[in-house]
Amino acid sequence: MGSKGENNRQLIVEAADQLFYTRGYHQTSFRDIADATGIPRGNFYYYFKTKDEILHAVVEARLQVYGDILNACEQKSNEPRQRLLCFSDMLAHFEDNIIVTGCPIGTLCSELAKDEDDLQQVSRAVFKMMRSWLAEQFSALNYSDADARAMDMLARMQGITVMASAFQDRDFIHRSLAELQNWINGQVSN
Amino acid sequence: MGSKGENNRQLIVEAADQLFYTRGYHQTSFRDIADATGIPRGNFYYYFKTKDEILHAVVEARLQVYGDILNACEQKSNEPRQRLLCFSDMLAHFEDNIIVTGCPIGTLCSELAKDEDDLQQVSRAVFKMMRSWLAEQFSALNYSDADARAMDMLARMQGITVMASAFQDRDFIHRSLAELQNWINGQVSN
DNA sequence: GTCTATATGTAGATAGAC
DNA sequence: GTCTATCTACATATAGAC
Repeated sequence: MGSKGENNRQLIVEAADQLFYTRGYHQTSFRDIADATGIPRGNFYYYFKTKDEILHAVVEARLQVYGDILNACEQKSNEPRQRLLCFSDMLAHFEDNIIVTGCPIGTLCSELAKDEDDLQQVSRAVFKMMRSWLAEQFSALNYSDADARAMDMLARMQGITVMASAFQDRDFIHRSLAELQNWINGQVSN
Repeated sequence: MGSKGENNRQLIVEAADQLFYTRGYHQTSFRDIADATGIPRGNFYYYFKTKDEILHAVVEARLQVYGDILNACEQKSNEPRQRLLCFSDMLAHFEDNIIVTGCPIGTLCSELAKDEDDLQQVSRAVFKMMRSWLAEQFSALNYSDADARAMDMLARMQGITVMASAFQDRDFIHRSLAELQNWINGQVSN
């Protein structure tokens, strides 16, 4: 705690987080992370026994980051629709990254869907958190199918990122986000 | 043409097509393709100079396959909405593969979005074909924003495949497809 | 805790016999 | 056209000095 070691560990996780996003998990090597951090390759195994332990740590870090975003949306308003709008704003906030490399969560899941069950489950964690948070908001709007609407909203946002990234189309994000926010505003309390 | 060589070339492309889908492009090695076809590794370089030449050939093959599907939808009906419904049926038709490995086109684009421009452009080709075909159908419904609606429809379908694959949720495909087809039926001629 | 040197495997790609 | 043997680079991972 506060030691040099914990600091290095955090540096590795931050660099890996970024690289897993921009290059993909399998396409990121220890050498890449070493170059990004200045920490020698062999040193990594003091902190992590295997590459997928780094993945676990990256996902933990992401749970923290996106958990903070969810909390921020909660504190911004008590109105569920406002919270949903706040969540959808991520599309605009991360627009620059999305058109180049897609969604960090979605692309990780898509990549690791082609791997062992173990890795799939890890990558799914952030989606799970978002899904249940979104479902809470829809529940607060008295929907009985709150979880289904949560999935719908995640699917809409993922579809937007996939196509915006495939065609590197910034305008498509703007247009789609406007439509999505219209849809959210149409989700009135029952 | 009709020679043994062309036959082997086709076997390589078919095996690579399948493996690029189920394991991803980078995670597929020449050894994997060799094992799948029985054709020795070193032999591949007689047909393809590099791995990305195999990718080009795979995309060509996919353009053929999905082009045939588009033609089939055209022949099935002259009514644009019927054609759009036919296109959306792919979600049900390929359901088994989608929940396990996602969409072959979408996941390829997502993976290669993290690589050089060259590979990105190749992977985008099938989406381009679908996009313009869908836009034709919306144009036939007298929409001035036909291309935008084509993008919307692709985005919706991609979002469905990403989330269905992430949570391996078959029911989500069924439910979402029904909603999508409701949306298509609402696209009445202007 | 830190770092170098290295083990072991496999990747994409090539050479050259047949 | 077909196949074996092999090159070079780099992957994950380890050993062990400091």
